[in-house]
Amino acid sequence: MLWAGVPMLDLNLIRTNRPAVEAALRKRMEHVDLSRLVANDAKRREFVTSVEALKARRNQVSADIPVLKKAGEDVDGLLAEMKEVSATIKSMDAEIRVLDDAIHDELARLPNLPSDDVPAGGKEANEVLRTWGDKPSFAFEPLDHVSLVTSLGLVDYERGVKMGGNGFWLYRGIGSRLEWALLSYFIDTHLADGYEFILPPHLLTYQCGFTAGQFPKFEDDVFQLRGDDDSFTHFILPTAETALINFHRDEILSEDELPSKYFAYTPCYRKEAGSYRAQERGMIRGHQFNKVEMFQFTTPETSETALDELIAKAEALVQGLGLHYRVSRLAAGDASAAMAKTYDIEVWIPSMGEYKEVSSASNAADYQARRGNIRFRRGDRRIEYVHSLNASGLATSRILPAIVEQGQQSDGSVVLPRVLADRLGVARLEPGEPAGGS
RNA sequence: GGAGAGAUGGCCGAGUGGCUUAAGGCGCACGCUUGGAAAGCGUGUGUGCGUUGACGCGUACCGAGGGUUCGAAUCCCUCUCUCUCCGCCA
Repeated sequence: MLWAGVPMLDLNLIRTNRPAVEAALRKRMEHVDLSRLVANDAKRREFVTSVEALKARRNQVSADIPVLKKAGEDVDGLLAEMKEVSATIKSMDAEIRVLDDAIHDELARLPNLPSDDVPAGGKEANEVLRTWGDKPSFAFEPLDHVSLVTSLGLVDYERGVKMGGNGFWLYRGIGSRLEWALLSYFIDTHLADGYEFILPPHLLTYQCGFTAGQFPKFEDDVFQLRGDDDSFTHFILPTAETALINFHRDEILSEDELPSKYFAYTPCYRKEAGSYRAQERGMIRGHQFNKVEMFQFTTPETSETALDELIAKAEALVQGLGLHYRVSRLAAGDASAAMAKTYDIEVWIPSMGEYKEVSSASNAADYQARRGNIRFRRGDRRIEYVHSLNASGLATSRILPAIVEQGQQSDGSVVLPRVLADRLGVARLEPGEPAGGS
């Protein structure tokens, strides 16, 4: 549609509070200059006002012409004038179109405004808010998860690489069942909390990536499918969030439908180009991993509470596995560009001596809603953008290493958390077991 | 992959160049009526953009994009999507 601005940040906010917007953006990016955007917007509004006056004139004359003709009056002069007016309208519309595109492109590349309580800066400015549990101490030399899952027959790295190349692994036997048990533990928990279970397409259109805030800036981070003429057809989802945000795209919800809560299970596919594979052995960072993702659409005034709910749910899942972890509030520059605020849950990986992310809970505020045109109607009929939130609940690929590393015993066996032991009917995994698993 | 039929407002559905500021119906909202309800009657009922202190006014939108015209839902071109049937395949 020609005039649909599709603002990513509220253009009106930029117009009226430009210094505040620029200050907020500076928390996550070095160079902020909205002057061209503001100038283009002013020019566009000026053009629109005058071209619409011309259109009003044209409409009026067009209505008059048949009447005048009927009355036998001469309309040749009017016809000539209108021919010129129409030509002017056409060229002005074209100019406005150019301005629209420029405004749209610039707006589409701006990241979200970080919340007030989000610290400025990059990774180094993240704030640890709390830790849960204790680092396990071992009276023996602990093994890393690569050795453990291999000797326990859970994961086969060599054959995974044989099939998918570097960055892939496969689960086998009891390992597959363990992975499945983890996922079903997550799924059952979300069902009990009243979230609707979605199994979305894994191949998504470009628009889906745009709405999520993934495109246009991060097109190269995902696997793309291309047609015979090399044109973009689909991308493979890097997270179910990319699908779920599009569930209500281009819809106007009623206020009593909010909050709407969903979760999905999908594998996630990421290029992870230029990542530090060397320091992250095993399944810490691969091209494919399993994840259950939670998602909410809320009213603006309830999204903060919803974020608290999501992070609490994700923490409860980790606690249910008895794993030591910490929660951080990410600095503006370390969070995804689409997010106003992000909490990370990081689980302790003894062999690395590091905490690694297993869940990221974020409030996008109205950023994704604007990109996807997702709105709701208030009781008084006013229409506003919804807020959207997402949180992993959880990704398994770092949970499994944490389970085996934190639960390992001196004899190389691993004591399973209760929720998994109950599901598998096995309390402890022993090395050297045949990998059949039934 | 082959053939055919479509795309109009929340829904159904008219509409082949100006009397359509999209008929009519359904739904919905409000009002009248009623002891209460139903029926009936009346009024209203989309989204974006621009403008305005506000009421409002203007403008665009009939799948998308372009063209013809003083004027397009309507005529022309291109594309997309949906449905039906056939074939093939999980």
